[in-house]
Amino acid sequence: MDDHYPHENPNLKPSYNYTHLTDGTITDPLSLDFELLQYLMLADHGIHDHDSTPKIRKASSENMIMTEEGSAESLTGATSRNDSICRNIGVKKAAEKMGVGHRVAFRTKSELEVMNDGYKWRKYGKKSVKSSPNPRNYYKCSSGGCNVKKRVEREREDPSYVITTYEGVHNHDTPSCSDHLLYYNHTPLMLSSACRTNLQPTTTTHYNNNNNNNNSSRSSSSS
DNA sequence: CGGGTTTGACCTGCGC
DNA sequence: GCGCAGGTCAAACCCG
Repeated sequence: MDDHYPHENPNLKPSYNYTHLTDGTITDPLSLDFELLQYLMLADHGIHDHDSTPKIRKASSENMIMTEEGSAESLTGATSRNDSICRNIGVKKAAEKMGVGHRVAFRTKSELEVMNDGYKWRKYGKKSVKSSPNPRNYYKCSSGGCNVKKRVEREREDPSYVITTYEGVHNHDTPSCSDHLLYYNHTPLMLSSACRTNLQPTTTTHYNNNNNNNNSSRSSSSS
């Protein structure tokens, strides 16, 4: 059983402070209590050959690695990168089969396992995975007709980090803050209003900011 | 009572 | 074909 499900706690609200890179990656050189270290764009890349060397680009932040293969698992199993990439190709195929076109993973440092991204999620599974001693939790968007899924697990090597993987694209606005959506390549990045507070729009970020709603829409829990 | 969580069972893909 | 691992289902349970 899962210990304690992270309920909303205003004192533990994640704080974001992004730096937007020109290639669309987002990193966080300045960390508060909540630290976004890695951003992976896992969709919109073709499937690479099995034996191709994973393309890893080190971003300006020393903590940030972005893979073009796009693998959430590659974050968790840093020592078995090739293995995880092979596995992820299968995952990707499955995702394509399901019609899932976008996958985005965040690696965050947080006491909370689930960040409030403005959407409502329903937990539908929990699984202990071999690659990590920490269980992986599975969530679906609770909005009717929306098939977006989310996987949340703590990083094996540093449990203070949480790996959150979003899969799919919401076909609706956020229930709580639809006017504050961050987009990457037209994919909603489902960030909490708190994290949006410090966002700076860039050429790759479509950000609707009405400048007066930073904390007004935090009612919905991501649980 | 409705909505969300828990958790064991089941399904599926993959490697051997 | 078999076993393993990851992902999903669904009944039971919990809570407001």
